[in-house]
Amino acid sequence: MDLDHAARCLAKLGTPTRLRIIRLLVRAGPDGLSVGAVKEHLGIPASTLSHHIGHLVSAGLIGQERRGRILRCTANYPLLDSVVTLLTEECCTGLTAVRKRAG
Amino acid sequence: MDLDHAARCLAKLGTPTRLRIIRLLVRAGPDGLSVGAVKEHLGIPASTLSHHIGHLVSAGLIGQERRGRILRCTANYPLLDSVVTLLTEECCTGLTAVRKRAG
DNA sequence: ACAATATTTCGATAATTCTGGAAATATCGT
DNA sequence: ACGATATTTCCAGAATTATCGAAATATTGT
Repeated sequence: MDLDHAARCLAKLGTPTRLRIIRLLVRAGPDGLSVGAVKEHLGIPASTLSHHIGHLVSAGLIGQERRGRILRCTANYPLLDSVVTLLTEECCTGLTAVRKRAG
Repeated sequence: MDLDHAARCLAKLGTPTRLRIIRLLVRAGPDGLSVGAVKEHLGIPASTLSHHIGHLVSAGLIGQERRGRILRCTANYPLLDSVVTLLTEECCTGLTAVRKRAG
C-alpha cells in the first residue's frame, strides 16, 4: 500500500454517502448486502448509488459477486485495514507511540 | 466525531499532496514545520501549497501558530486519532475483532 | 521608510465529481 | 417469448477542486 493508493482510498471514503455505504457493508458482515438492499437502507436513487458503488469498487474497497439477478457487495476488510494501518503507522507515528503506551 | 465530519476529514486527506503534507508534519513531531519548510521538502509552488494547507486547516487536521514571519503548522494528532478510531471501530467492526485477536 | 522574507489572495483554466431521471441491459420464472 | 426484478449506462447540469503565476499582504531588521 503506497501513499498514492492510500490517498485514492481515502478520497473514495471521503464522502458521507460512500462512508455510509461502507459502514453498512462492514456491519453487514462477510456476506455483505445486495445493491438493492443498500438502496433500501440508505434511500438513494439507483443511479446515484451505482455511481458511488462504482467508485468504491474501482478503489477495491468493496468486492462484488453476482448471484442470479442479485449483485452482492462485500467490504474489503484487508484493504480497509491497510488504509487504517498506513494512516496510523506511516502518518501518525507520534500517535502510535502514545496509543501503545496508553494500551 | 460524527460521520459527516469524518467524511470531510477523509476527503481532505484523500489527495496525494495533502497526505504527503500530513505525513511530513506528523513526522516532524509536535513542533511541526513552517509553511516554507514544507514547501522546500515537497517542492510545491507556494500558492498551491497554501491552497492545500487551507483545506487541511479548514478540517482542523492541522493547526497554525504565527511566530514572527514564520507560520508554524502542526498536525492535530487527536483529530487524526479520532478519524482512525471512527474508521476502525464504527466502520470496521469485523476488523476490530480480528486485530484484537491477532494482537 | 525601506528592502527582504514569508505567506496568502486573486484570477483564470482545466478537470473532476455529484446528482438523478430516462433508457438500456441482464437475469430469472413461467 | 414475455413480464418482472435488479442494476448499470447515458446524459446533462450544477458544484467543487487542483493548479500556479502574478500581485498583494504581513512581518522583520536596519
